[in-house]
Amino acid sequence: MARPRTFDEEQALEAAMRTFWRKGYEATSTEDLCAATGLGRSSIYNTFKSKHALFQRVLHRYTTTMNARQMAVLEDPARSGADRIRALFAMVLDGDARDRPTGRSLGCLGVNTTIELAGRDAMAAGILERDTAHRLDALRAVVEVGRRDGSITSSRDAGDLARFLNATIAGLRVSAQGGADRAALDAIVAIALDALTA
Amino acid sequence: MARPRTFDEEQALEAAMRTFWRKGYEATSTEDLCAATGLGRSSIYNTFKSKHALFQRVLHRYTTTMNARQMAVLEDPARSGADRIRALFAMVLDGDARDRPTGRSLGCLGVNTTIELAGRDAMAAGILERDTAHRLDALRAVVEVGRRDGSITSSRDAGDLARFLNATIAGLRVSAQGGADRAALDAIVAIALDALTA
DNA sequence: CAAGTTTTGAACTAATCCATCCAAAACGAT
DNA sequence: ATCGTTTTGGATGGATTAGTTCAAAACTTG
Repeated sequence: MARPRTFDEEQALEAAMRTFWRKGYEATSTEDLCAATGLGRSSIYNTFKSKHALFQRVLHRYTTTMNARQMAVLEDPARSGADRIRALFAMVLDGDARDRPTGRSLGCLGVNTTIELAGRDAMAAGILERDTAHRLDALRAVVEVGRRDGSITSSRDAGDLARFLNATIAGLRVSAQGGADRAALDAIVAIALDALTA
Repeated sequence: MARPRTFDEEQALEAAMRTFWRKGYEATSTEDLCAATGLGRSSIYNTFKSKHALFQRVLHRYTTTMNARQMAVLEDPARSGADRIRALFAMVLDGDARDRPTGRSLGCLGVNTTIELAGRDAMAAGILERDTAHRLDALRAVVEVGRRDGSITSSRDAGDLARFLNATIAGLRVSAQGGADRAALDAIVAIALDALTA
């Protein structure tokens, strides 16, 4: 019927994501995207329509895959509520992507985009808002699980505890990007967990 | 001897800061800076040398003034250790600058720059690293004060508690920028404080 | 193998980027 | 008032930006 693509769309998205993740939206040029994906300009624009639309695909892909991985941990029936949260933090710290040359953490594309773009880009704000709402729901559910199984004894409102945990994750990501080492991040997690049993 | 300036340098820095704060470094054009300061290109380049050098001045100014305000609270001898930390959080939430049209929080220029620029700009990374080290020192000292006066009972390492508090501030800022309202932020603070007495 | 459709790469646009240049204006000092 | 210096605004420069165009290449289908 017609000439087929010589590249894998998912693979291109993955490469584009790494670039946006490392440099941010504004600082990533279409030239950078060509170099990272190995594609020509025409292929990119033919497939993804625009830099902005490509970023939308990337951000949506990032939030859905990240959220899916986190849900798997948060809904693990074999663990207590507090243990699931511990496992979530471990996943955040273990999965912390780092820049090859500098060794500096890339943080989280969601947090990065919240900071750089969400304030003036409705598309980004919308995707991130839904992502946050989704995670807050799951965290609140896990807090209630932990309350029932006795692993969480704080009398604070479950929704508020969920917001606290979400903020802690963001704080960890910023700290990592600011140069904190693993031991420091582990200590932060341990203290945050104290609040669940206070 | 020569023609004097018709503008106030500090006032120009203030206007430039607001612009960088709202739009970020990359998305702020020299045109934006002219409009915000009311200066012509020549005046800006004559005074500040380059966009990058101007941003350096802005970031340094921001960190030193913010840090000074925070130190005043953290070293207030009239309050207990825990109360000083409460006051610091209150200052962070009260001082939360918001964008006029959208009402969305501008977050913290320090956090924003950590995310957007520090990974690939040594100047920004250096300023922020010193700023963080300074704040961590002050927070650790306050934790030790609180431990002595009995307002902080956690047995965790004081340096680790300082890192936790610093991460919590970052988490608050990201949450604010993500759209959390004041009540949600207050709840996060209350729970974080629980960890100090756990 | 030929027709038909899509992909692809390179050249190209128009706008915007940061920065510089220059001449005129504006002041202080003598 | 005039000289010397600095500021100032506008014009300009070269690089880079996101995005388009177009013809040739490549592949499937009949």
